[in-house]
Amino acid sequence: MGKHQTTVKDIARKLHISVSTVSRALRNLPDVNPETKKNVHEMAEKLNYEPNYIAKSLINKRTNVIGVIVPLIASSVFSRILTAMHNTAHRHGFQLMVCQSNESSTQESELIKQLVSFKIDGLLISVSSETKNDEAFEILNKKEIPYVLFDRILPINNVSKVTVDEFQCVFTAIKHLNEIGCRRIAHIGGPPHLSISKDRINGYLAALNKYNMEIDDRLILHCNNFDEDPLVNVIKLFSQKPYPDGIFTINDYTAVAAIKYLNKCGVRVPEEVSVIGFNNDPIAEVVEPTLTTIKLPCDEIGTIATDLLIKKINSPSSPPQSVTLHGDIIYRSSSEKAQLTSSFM
Amino acid sequence: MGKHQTTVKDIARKLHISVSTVSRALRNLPDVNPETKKNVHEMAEKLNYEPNYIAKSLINKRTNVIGVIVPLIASSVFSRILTAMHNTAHRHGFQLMVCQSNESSTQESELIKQLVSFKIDGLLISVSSETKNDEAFEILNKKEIPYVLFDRILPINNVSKVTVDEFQCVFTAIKHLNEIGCRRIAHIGGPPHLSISKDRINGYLAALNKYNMEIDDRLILHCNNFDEDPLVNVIKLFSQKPYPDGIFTINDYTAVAAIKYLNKCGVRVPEEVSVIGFNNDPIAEVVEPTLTTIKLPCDEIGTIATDLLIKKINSPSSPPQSVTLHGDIIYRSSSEKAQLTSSFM
DNA sequence: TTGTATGCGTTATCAG
DNA sequence: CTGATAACGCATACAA
Repeated sequence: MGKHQTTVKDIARKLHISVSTVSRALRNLPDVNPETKKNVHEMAEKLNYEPNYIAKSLINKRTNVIGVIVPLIASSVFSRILTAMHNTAHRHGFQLMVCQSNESSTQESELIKQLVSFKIDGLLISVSSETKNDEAFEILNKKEIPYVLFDRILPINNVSKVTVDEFQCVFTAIKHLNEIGCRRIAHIGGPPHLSISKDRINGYLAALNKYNMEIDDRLILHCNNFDEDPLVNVIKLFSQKPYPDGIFTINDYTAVAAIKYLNKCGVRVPEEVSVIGFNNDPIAEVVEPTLTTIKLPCDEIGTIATDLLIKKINSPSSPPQSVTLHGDIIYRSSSEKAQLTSSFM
Repeated sequence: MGKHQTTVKDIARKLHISVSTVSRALRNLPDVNPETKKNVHEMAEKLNYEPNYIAKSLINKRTNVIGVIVPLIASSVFSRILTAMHNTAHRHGFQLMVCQSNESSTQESELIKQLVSFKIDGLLISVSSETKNDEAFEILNKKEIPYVLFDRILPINNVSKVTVDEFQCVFTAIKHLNEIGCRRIAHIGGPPHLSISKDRINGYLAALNKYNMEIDDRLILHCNNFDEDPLVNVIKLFSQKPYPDGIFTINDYTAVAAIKYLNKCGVRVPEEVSVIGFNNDPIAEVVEPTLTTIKLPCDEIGTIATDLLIKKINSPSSPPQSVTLHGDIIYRSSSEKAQLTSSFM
């Protein structure tokens, strides 16, 4: 924190006035002589005075700091959401204390405790892939610190949540695959108890059902964490017959691994197998054929979650809200009907 | 900050002892009756006591918070560096207050002021592409708040810096292009006054010189910011003859744009034009042909910068250090000699 | 071993 | 319009 900080006291002493007058002048409150005010501001400037927010916080019982916990910062989705959160928070005068759980529920709960001790005004959190219950959140309730869950949520009542209707996204994707002629659609999913994994597989199953496609357990695989080599599941999928004619994956990395693998094996995408990913990572536009995928409204997620939290911070009695946003399918070459049709002619 | 927080006072009152005893017991200081200590801890547990770091900070003149300013969070390089910084900081008991300047020097200097007011113990910063001087850093010197520049630096004396020897990286890349037969190597660079842009173009020029290749101004282009469509410069490059036979770009996005463009035009990569990018973004492995690029040691950058800062925070008299790390060329297909040679046979 | 008093930098509540 | 004083939650020198 540096050595000697100029304080209101210093200004008061130099000007031979009281600290309360200085404090008022600095904050441009009414009832203070314009000349005094001018002197104070000049002296503050001269002494490089900067208000001490720590001291302010102690009095206001408010730090203007929002804690954020994401599973990992270096992910295209979370880093985009963080960007939006940062800009929204700063627009309202809040700083962000950013933490990552590294996909560990132990670290996550430790981080929550630390942030509570740092007296954050509120918390934005997307849970780790290990997190199974809301135990770690109890302390937030006890201390009445508002929090908003986003993207990866838990079924907690009475808490604001911002999610994407992933069920609908996936349903639409599977429907699209069906329309272009796929009948045996595989799914490579994410860690099983994660909300987003569940929503996605449910959308997948519902669509299969609706469009009279057979549900074949051999076509449904899961990774246990996002660090796993996606190729493993891809290879497993194609180690047994009959092959799928469509694949929907939990993320674009897995989809790209599938496309690359199929290219290498001489299986044509999309003519023989169509592929759809999730997240609209930069790689989706680069892979050949370009990858049809689902784009999450990262900007909206971050902005809305932050806005909801700030609203709750400013009026603690406001009721929790659940906002469900919509993802967009980005249609690209990995699921093109024209080519599929032509291959049958 | 919630409604009523349990404080040491509450514990003291309940136990009919003084706050100082409670304070000591809580921190496990010596000279406190084991039984008293036990009682205090039990009562603390019972009342859900959590220490108030804000109050502690006011006394200790230390917040255990490190500020970080990056141009943007949602970049593969910066988000990876942030990840390393987070884990290193937390290992030492520090929290990270993460900010992005959005590549604006105005926002950057505003953020610095805010972080100073929040009484951060130190700052980690990579400057915006607009930042031309160290004016905004003056306040840090005045307040004696240590800071470390990383990746994108400014020529400030007496300050710790962590950089990559980009000159060397680029020199090696150009040398490699020369070795596989390139003679007219183009460079699409970044914002001109950014340290990394300068270092890279200097490495490019030095290598051209060393290996007796002609320096042709028409082959040297710049983007003014990273949001620009990289294709514009690519097209400009190929709108004039003679074409280059090698391209080195400021980042992988530009390199991929070039490869895609050349593919579309029927120009073979690497047979007719070799391409090398920078950053080793995920897209580099996905594009066809896969992209030779330079990988920055993001993990090291983040870890070392944070370690340096913490060292300085803990012993303010320790001298500033400049650490230069090395990048690695990742050789991939976009610059393969074998193919080039065979095309001449 | 424990308690008292004071201070960290600021704001709020009075009284003047 | 201004000033003295207490308070925020905790730590620490000093006294007991």
